[in-house]
Amino acid sequence: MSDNKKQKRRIYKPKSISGFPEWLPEIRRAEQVWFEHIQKVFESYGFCNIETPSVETLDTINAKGGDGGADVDKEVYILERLHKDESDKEARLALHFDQTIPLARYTAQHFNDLVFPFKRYQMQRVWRGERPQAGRFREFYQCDIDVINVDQLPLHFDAEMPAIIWEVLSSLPGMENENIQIRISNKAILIGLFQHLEIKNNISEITRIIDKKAKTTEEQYVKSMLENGLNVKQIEQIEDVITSKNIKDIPYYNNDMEDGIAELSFVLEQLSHLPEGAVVADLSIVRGLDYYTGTVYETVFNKDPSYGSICSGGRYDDLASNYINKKLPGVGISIGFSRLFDCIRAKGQLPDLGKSPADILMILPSEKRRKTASQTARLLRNRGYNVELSHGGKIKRQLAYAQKKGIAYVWFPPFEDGLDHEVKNMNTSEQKPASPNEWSKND
RNA sequence: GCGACCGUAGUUCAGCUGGUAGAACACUCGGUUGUGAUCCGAGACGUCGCGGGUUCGAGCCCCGUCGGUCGCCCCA
Repeated sequence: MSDNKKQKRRIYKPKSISGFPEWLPEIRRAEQVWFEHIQKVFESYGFCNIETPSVETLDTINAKGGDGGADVDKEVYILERLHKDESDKEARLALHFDQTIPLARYTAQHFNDLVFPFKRYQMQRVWRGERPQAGRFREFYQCDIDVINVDQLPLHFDAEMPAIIWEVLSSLPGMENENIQIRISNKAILIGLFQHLEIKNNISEITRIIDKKAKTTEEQYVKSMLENGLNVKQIEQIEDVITSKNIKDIPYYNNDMEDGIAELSFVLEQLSHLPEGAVVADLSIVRGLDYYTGTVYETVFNKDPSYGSICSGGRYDDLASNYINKKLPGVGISIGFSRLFDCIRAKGQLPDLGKSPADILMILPSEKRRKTASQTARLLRNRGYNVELSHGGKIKRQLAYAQKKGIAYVWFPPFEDGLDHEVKNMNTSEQKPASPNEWSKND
């Protein structure tokens, strides 16, 4: 190629798109291991998998409406054709920003064909148009489990969710030294309290302040509460409730509160087999999407709660009332997979799985030996090993290739008929004769 | 949506008070004949994010713009 021609070629320098993470093969391998692990635990509890399209119609997304709707709207990404002209009337499509709305729509749509209680898990990407920052993405994975039933859903499911989550999170490779905590509350308690205190205005603002209490000073907290129309006595009564160390000590003033406390203590009791501190009541958890009505969950790194929740969820009385004329209560929880994964990745705690899934690199000594090499590779694959047939070239390059890719064993087929196969362990540098029919990693 | 900081080879960065670019790592090849990580040698790779301005002259100064990082908001 001439220099002229070379200069004319315009290079569009690739740049990462903020908030849309992508990984090198070695990281992606760990990510896949995580997915497999989560899937395995979910399925061990009998949850089945579904996958829904990346998009929902805008109508479906908007049907949720309510007070949460407006805020959520701003975060929704729209998918449309580049050359769409004004007259096109096709339905506008929205990339889903969670997996709960798709689940609601799915359940309503396939109501006749589903078996209830419907227990499903879903591990897909979701999209949110926010400013990315540490632990916060615009495209990320969530791993959701939900149980949905018709008319009534037994309360024990509220306890099953955190039990499953604890099992998943505490055993993910790389999480060994992490101290996580699932915090549980019940929205009925605060709702009942607000009713009792006759708080009717600025409820969402007040709950937000309560939620952020841990991050602010006492002075600021009281000041913002006063600014939102509360009086000192109300603030004190709220304080009594949300700081109760023991559920039995929570004062209650009406049925809502009593029910909420009863539910919360039932759920906690069901979880008493978990290690101390794994699951705790925390009445200051009031955030989360507005459709939660009872139990709510939030999960944090105990040492760094400010990283944000890595797993949240709760109970909703009526998941799909906007899509079907049935009462479908449910309870679910969602692992913020990408947030969690990225945190463990950044700390360098992911297991080192190498850049390749291959167990063995089959050396190609020369073109003449290709047949032997590929036959041996096939044989070993049939025995369950992952075997990459080398691209050939100098032996030293082939070995260097295996080393760079982190392939643990290099297999030398006989260089001439009548000679032995040999296997080299790249970690110990040990090399010895081997039989393709009998060799194992422990040899 | 608001605020702070940043933008030079594939990557991490250096570049003196403005005089037209360097290092390390990574990459390719070589150090003969069947064996990696080290070592040695050679090579390739940048219109210094983009656009304008000031200047005899700008990677360095000014303005704009786009992108990135981190806070806030909100959330997984």
